[in-house]
Parts: sequence; C-alpha cells; structure tokens
Amino acid sequence: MPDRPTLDGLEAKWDAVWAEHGTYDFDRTAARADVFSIDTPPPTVSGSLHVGHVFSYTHTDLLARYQRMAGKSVFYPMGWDDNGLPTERRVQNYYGVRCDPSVPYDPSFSPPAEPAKEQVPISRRNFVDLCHVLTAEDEQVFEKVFRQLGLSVDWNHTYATIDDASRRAAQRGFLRNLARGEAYAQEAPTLWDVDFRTAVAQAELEDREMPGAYHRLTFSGVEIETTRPELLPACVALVAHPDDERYQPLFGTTVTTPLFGVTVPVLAHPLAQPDKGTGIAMICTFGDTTDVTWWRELDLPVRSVIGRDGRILPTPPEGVAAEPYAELAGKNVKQAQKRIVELLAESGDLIGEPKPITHPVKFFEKGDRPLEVVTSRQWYIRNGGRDATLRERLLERGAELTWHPSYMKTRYDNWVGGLNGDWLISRQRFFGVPFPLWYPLDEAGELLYDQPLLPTEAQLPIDPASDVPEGFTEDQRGVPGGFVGDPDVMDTWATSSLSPQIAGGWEDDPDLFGRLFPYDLRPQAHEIIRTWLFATVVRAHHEHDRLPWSDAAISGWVLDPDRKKMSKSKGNVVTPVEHLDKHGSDAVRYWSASARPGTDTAFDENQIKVGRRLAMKLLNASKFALAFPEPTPGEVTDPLDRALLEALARVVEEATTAFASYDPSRALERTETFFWTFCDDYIELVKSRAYGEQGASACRALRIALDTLLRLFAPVLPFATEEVWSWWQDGSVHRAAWPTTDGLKTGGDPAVLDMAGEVLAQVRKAKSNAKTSMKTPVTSLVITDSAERLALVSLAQGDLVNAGVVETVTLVEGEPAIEVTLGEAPPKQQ
RNA sequence: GGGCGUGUAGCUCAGCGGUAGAGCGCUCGCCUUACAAGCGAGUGGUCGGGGGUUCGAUCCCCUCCGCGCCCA
Repeated sequence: MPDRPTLDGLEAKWDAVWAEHGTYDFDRTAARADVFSIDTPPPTVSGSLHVGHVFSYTHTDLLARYQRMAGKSVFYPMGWDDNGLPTERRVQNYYGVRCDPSVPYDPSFSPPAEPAKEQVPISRRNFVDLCHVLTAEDEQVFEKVFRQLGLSVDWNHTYATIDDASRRAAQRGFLRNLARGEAYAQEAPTLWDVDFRTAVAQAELEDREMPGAYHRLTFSGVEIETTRPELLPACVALVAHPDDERYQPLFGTTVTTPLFGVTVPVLAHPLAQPDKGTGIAMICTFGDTTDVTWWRELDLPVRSVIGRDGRILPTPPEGVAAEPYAELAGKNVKQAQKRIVELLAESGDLIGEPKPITHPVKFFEKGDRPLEVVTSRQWYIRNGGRDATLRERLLERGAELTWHPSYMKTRYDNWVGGLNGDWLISRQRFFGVPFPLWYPLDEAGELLYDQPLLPTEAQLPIDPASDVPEGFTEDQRGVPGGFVGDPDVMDTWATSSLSPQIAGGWEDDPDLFGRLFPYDLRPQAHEIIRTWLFATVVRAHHEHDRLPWSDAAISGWVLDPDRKKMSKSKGNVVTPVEHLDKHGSDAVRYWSASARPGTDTAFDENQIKVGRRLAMKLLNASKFALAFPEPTPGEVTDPLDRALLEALARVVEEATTAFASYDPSRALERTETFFWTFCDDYIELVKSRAYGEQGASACRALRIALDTLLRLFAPVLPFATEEVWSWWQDGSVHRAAWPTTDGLKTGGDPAVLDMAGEVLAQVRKAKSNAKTSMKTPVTSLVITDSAERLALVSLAQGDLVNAGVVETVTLVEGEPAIEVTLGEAPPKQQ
C-alpha cells in the first residue's frame, strides 16, 4: 500500500495486467444461459475518435462489467467499420491513387512513395489492399484509446467489416436473401449522387434548405411554375389535383412544351398541390421523388436528359426538338438552367421574372450537390417499404425488443411506418463487399441478368472482378459467350447489419454462435436506429426468423457546452484523449456514467474533475480504512457499525436494481451519495474507537463496507477500484462477485447513523459559526428531542463525544433542539 | 410542418401528486495525525409562460414558447 496513493499511471499498469491474465476473456464453454452477449457497435475508423465514442462505449462497458460480476460470461467483442466511402477517400488522398475496376490486378504493386500529382489508376483488388493497410493503422489507434479508457472488451474477438469473415458473412447472407427472394435487382429510377457516382439509399438522405426560384412557363397558354426549368426537355406531362376546378376541363387534353414542341397530356393526381405555384405542375423524368411516383402511377414514358455525371445528355430523348436541345447538351445543371432561362425569355415563354425562394432539396448526407434521379440497375433487400405484411411483421419485431429507454421504440415505429421503398444496398463504389455473382454474356455480348452465375457458399468470399465462375476461364471475361462480374459493392450497412453474425462466427463456428445468438444487448446511439438497428432486425428476421437481440440500450449524444451538436465544421469537437491524459480514465468514465440512459448530455469538464476527486477519495479512504490492524474474525456488534452496514445493504439493493434495468447512472448516484456519508460522517465518528481496544467491530465494518463499495464502484472506476483491491485482496475486483446484502443485513437501524450525523452536523455548525477549529472542545452538548430519537443518539454517544471533542452530553426530552457550548480553542500546532 | 425528448439554484443535473435536492460555483472559516488536488459551514429557485384536473401540482391534462435529435 503506497504512502501517497495516486491515480497517475493506473491505466497502463492495469491494462497490462488484465491483458496478461485474460481478465475479460470470454469463456466459450459457458452455456447460453450463463452468457451475456453484446453486439458492440463497430466505429468508423477512418475518422478520429470523438468524445461521443468515449461516452457511449463507456455506457456499454458499465453494463458489461456489471454482468460479468453478476456471474455471466460476457461476450464483448470489438469491430471496426472500415469499408465504404470514408476509407476510399482517405486512401485516394494518402497514396495518390484511384480505383479503376478495368485495370487488371497487379500482384507486385506497391503504392507510390509520394502521392503523385495525377492519381494513379489501380485495380480494385490493389485498391482494396491499400485500404486494408491504412485501416489497420487506424484500428491500432482506436484500440489504444479504448484500452486506455478501460473498456473490458475481449480483444481476442475483433473483426473488421471488410475482413474475410465479414465479406464471407455478407456474401453468404446476400446469396441466401437472393435464394429466398428477399434480395432482388431492378432497373428503376434511383437517387443518385453525381459526384460520388453512386446510388444512395433512403436512410442516407438529408434535406437541406437551398435557394431556388420559381419560373413561370406557358404551355400552350397553361401556366406552370417550376424550380427546375432545365428539365423542360424531360417533361412528360402536366398534373393538377383531381378536385381542382380550375384544371378539371383540361384533364384528358394535351398541351405542347415550349421550345421543344413535345405534346404532353394534362393529368390528375392527388399529390398535386393546388396551393403551390399555379396549382398545376410539370412532371419530368426525373426531377424529384414525386416525379417518380407520378411517373409510376400515371404510367408515363421516360425522357431522360441528365446523365450519371450530372450533365445534360448529348442526345435528346426521342421526339424532343434537336435544335434548342443542342445548346444544353453537355452542360451541368446550373449552366443548363441559366441557358434555358435565356432561351425561354427570348421565345416569350417565360412569364415575368423568376421568384427567388428557399426550399428543401435532397442531398446524400456526405454529398455536396443535390441528388439527381437516374434510371439504373440496383440491388434491393425487402424491408417492408413495398409490402404491408412484411412491414407489420417488422413493426412486431420492434415491439418484441426491450428498449432502454422505452420511448426510443417510437423512432423505430416512425421510421418503419414511413418507408416508401425497399432497401437499396448496391453502391457503384470499390471498397466494399462485392456482390458475389457473375452474368453470362450471350453470343451478341449482351448480359443475361436473369441467369446469374452464383458461387457456392464454400467459395466465399469472392471478388467477381478477379475470381472466375465455375466452368469459365479468365480469358472469357467480357467476351461474347463468356461472363462478366457484377460491378457493384454493398453499402456499409449491408455488412454491418450482420454484425451479430460476423462477431459470433455464424456458420464458421456454429458452437460459438449457438452460445451467443440471439444476443442479449445491442448498444448504440439514437440517430442510427433507422439505419443500423433496423437493418440488423431486417437481416435477422429474414435469416433466423427472430430478433437478433433481446434488449437495445440507446445512448444519448454529447453536445458542446452550449448544447449544440459537435461537428468538425463548427470547430467545437472535443477530443477525448487529452481529457483521458489530463484527468485520468476513471474521471472521464465518471462523467459518462453520470448521464441518464438515452439523454443528451452537454460536455462538462467540471463533472470530469468531480470524478477524479471521487476516485482520489476512494484511494485515500481505502488507505485509511486498511491502515487499522486487520480485525480478528467476529461479529459487527456496535449499533453504529450495524447501522452503516444496514444502510449499505439498501444501497446494494438499489444499485443492483438499477444496473439490472440498464440504468448505471442511478446506481452510481446512490453509491456515490453513500460513499460521501461513509467518509464524512461514519469514518469521522468511528476513528477514535477503531484506534482503541474496542475497535474490532468498527474495523470489521470498515472492511466489509470497503469491500462492498469497491465492488459497487468497480464498473465505473475500474482502475482505482482495482488498485485498492490489489492492496488487500487476491485476483481482480472485476472478476469478483457483484455484492449482495449477505453480511450487511445485521439487523442494525440506519437511523442511528442518520441521527448521529445530524448531531455531528450541529456541532460542526457551531464551530464553523464561531470560526474556530474543529478541534475546539464542546464543554456542553444538550440534545432535546423525543425519547425515541434520544435513544438513537445514546447508541452512538461515545463516538459522538470523540468525533466532536465533547466534554459533557445531556439528553433531555422535549421539543427538538441542540445546544452547543464551546470551550477554548486549542493552541495551534507548529 | 410532424414525431420523440428536454426546459428545476449562476453552471451541470437528480426528484416526478403531499411544505424544493445534489455536486460545482460563490462567501466565510479550518494545517482536523487518510486526503489542503483536503475538511466544515453558509449563500442561492414564484421548478419556461398561461390555462385546467385535484383538498393539494415541479410532478397529471391542454396550450404556447425555447432547445436537441429524427423525419417531411
């Protein structure tokens, strides 16, 4: 036991010991009933660690540590989400390369020493290799911080969403979805990011308020208003609300588009808004998702004018006049709009001046330009968006799940209820899990999409860009009568939605999987309920016909001290490592643990300091309690000591209930309150007695209480508690049993401690008011109260006399009052 | 515009039908042999506004306002 205990260095010291002893290793011989399995969120490793990570991962760790002490074998893996766009962008910039799937794989490739000015095109496989190299470095940084933070992860169980096991699981899952008809490919209008050149799923959209302008155009005298005049050549109809009397006479007639001279019908549809613009709108293929709905429901033709690069296509759609169109071809949307407005003004078809407005426009959440709608072939997984029966089943799954806090379920219900299409899982990108299939080419070189060539599950993972289907050779790739691989990769969520299967060794290690699945806990943040949580439910529903876990614990967000969301662009991001270094991990964990589950929390360095104070106090109080000679075995006999243990028994009950109901913050609050009373009142009261010959009862109580408190604090303060534990106990506190009330229920009356505390407070108050030392003697202490309460005082009278330096005590029955008479202050010591 | 959450002492937050709580801050003290990165005491709130239910509301209901997230 050190003379001057310190928190410094405890993280490195104990992390090493825990690793060496396998303190947090999962016992894979444990039966399912004795396992607590956690579907840990895999953080995106291409960014830096955010204080929000520290916050929410601590919440999970608190539950893991509680369950471990409560006797479970805890399966607490760690995953890294390293596939997808963020990694691609990093690799491109870091190495100066770009992926070109048409380049053949070069086994001897090594990246340029310095990033070239012109990005070097490399094969998909080489590009993916570089992604692996870079993410491996990032993952080490993350692991280091998580270890410093004291996460009780079993580091033998890690995965990355791009590693072999993940790709195998994702491809296997997809092939099974395909075989059962849950996955399908379709040529359809799709939201498209023209910069990333990829399709985007509903869950990745966000609306942004953008400036625009209403342009009033005349179609054979019918005036419409549009924010996208550049789509005029893509116009296929006009539409008004069926009840709109102004336009009812026109329904069924046709009008002619200005400039391009295309005859289009005037139609009725309830989605048309009579109060918007002139009440009649032009339908283009495709300006937005409403156009898609109209196009589908009104059975309209396609006149595409925007290419996948966001520019006007070189040739006009059939029936569109070539002359004015040529002026637009090749221009981007902004340029085309400028030019067509000029042309419309010249022709007299533009009525008045454009009216500036701001309106919500759909963006890819990572994108910089508005999304366009293009027609392309994409893969989907059925998620109830087009199937009311499946949607109902998935809503029932949400109801089967136990949500912490319970109101988070509403977000799931709202999302599932509002789905309007299936889940688009294909991306026209490179660093992702490839779709594991090929297509034969007929003699004319046409792809036979309806006859895909599939690998067996035993062959997985495969890359159809470099692997060859059964019965073909590489030289048949891309030639008539040969084959081509599916060019797309899966969206990140299509892999991470299988995190329980990936982490648990689904099919690869059935024995392990059987001990984990379905998992006990999915911890995660609330903003990805609609993506990660829902997607995981969908996959498990299809694959296993059950929920992937019984409980979901949803963390809140960390906001900046002004309650604003932290974001790099605002420059208000708090980096966690400096706080871990400065205040210690236990202190930061204390701040995290103080937040109620699901509640957003403002970052508050003050709370971290309070946590450090608590951890420090724990070291000092422990040192003091353990400095008394080890008591002989025996009973705790003194009424005050028994009162303490009885009060502690209630804390144990409350903390246990709180942890079992996924509320560590409550457990901490109760434990902490008790602990300060223990230090400030109880220890002060029993100090003198514990030193003396009659001290055995107090010394026993001190040790019992300390033992219990260390266990109660262990989940929150793993380093300080382990340090103290090592002074006088064997093994790790983190493998010790969660405390029970056995040994605390001594039949004592907690009121004895309360009453003694009240009297002590009055004595201290008198000394404070007199601005004198606490050592100043009390010549007379007169306590007036009911007989019942006086009896409580008398049970602790000896300790009160010692702690208060009281010379005479008088107990009187009557109206409650405490009278303190002070003597001379003792001389000051040097 | 909709959904969910939230609004309690200067700050961060507990409490959630029966006379307002903690920590921090601030003020005043105390070298008290575990801890001066400590200890003791004090200070501080018409519980966002307005209605309603109730013997009684911070707590339940309605409505408005602010903030956060998600969605349109």
